[in-house]
Amino acid sequence: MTLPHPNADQITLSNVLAALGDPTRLAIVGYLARREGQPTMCLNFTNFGSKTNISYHLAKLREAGITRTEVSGTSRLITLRRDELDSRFPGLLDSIIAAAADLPMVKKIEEAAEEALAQRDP
Amino acid sequence: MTLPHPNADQITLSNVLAALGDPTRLAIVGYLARREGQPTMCLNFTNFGSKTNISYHLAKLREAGITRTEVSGTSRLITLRRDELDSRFPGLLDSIIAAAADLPMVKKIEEAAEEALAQRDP
DNA sequence: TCCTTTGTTCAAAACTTATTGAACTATTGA
DNA sequence: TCAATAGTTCAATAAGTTTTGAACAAAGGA
Repeated sequence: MTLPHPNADQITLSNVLAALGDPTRLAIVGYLARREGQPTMCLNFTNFGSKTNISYHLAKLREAGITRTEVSGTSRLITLRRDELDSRFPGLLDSIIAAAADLPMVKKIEEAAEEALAQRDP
Repeated sequence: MTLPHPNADQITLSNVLAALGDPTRLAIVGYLARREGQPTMCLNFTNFGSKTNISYHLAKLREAGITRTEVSGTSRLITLRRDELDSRFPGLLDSIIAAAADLPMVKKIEEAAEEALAQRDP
């Protein structure tokens, strides 16, 4: 089972910007960037928002071509499509990530993620 | 009479991206960028969309801090706030403009603008 | 096998954005 | 002063987005 992703040439600037125009998704991308490409589970976000809503936003990011979601057992592993985005729109993601890095919401996700991961194995 | 603009430190990444996430506004910015900082009137856009709608989109760009609108007689002169945006979000606008430069909608605006300006003085 | 974990899908509600036309304002030029 | 020009504001509508809970699915472990 594999989820649908646009390929690099199907990614449009408009879709990317619209996806990142939402504060929640921008913070998710900021959080993913801080994790330096380590695959991240949806679980990391569950103390941050409702399961359904996180699923919705992650789907938007995937459909815009910003993230890649791989199925791994019952989990999904999410990574930023940095290289692909960088060759399609040079400099764009770098500048966004640099500016998004210290958004308060990113900090919130980090804290929520620690909590969620701690809760899992008590 | 002068219109309200956010000052540089009030401009947020989220607002900028949300404003540029709309294809019409992205094309307007692409068009403004091609004009290399020459002030541009709303009139340039009138054959492209309805007056009301253009006014709406230009207000969104102004409120997001992307453009500056100066009143000059009965006209408004619109310019990109390139320097300010560049110091606030280094590299962001450059990468967006580079990618937006050859959007089909930018061409449409250019054609519509030529028409509109020709119609004005027959 | 059955239960738990990890997420998705669906339908509904709440909210926001985009688009339109009619009425308006302010400035300029005759 | 009067009319024309350039654009805004308002109210209404159409269209799209976000959020929620309930029900579902698929994999893994006891």
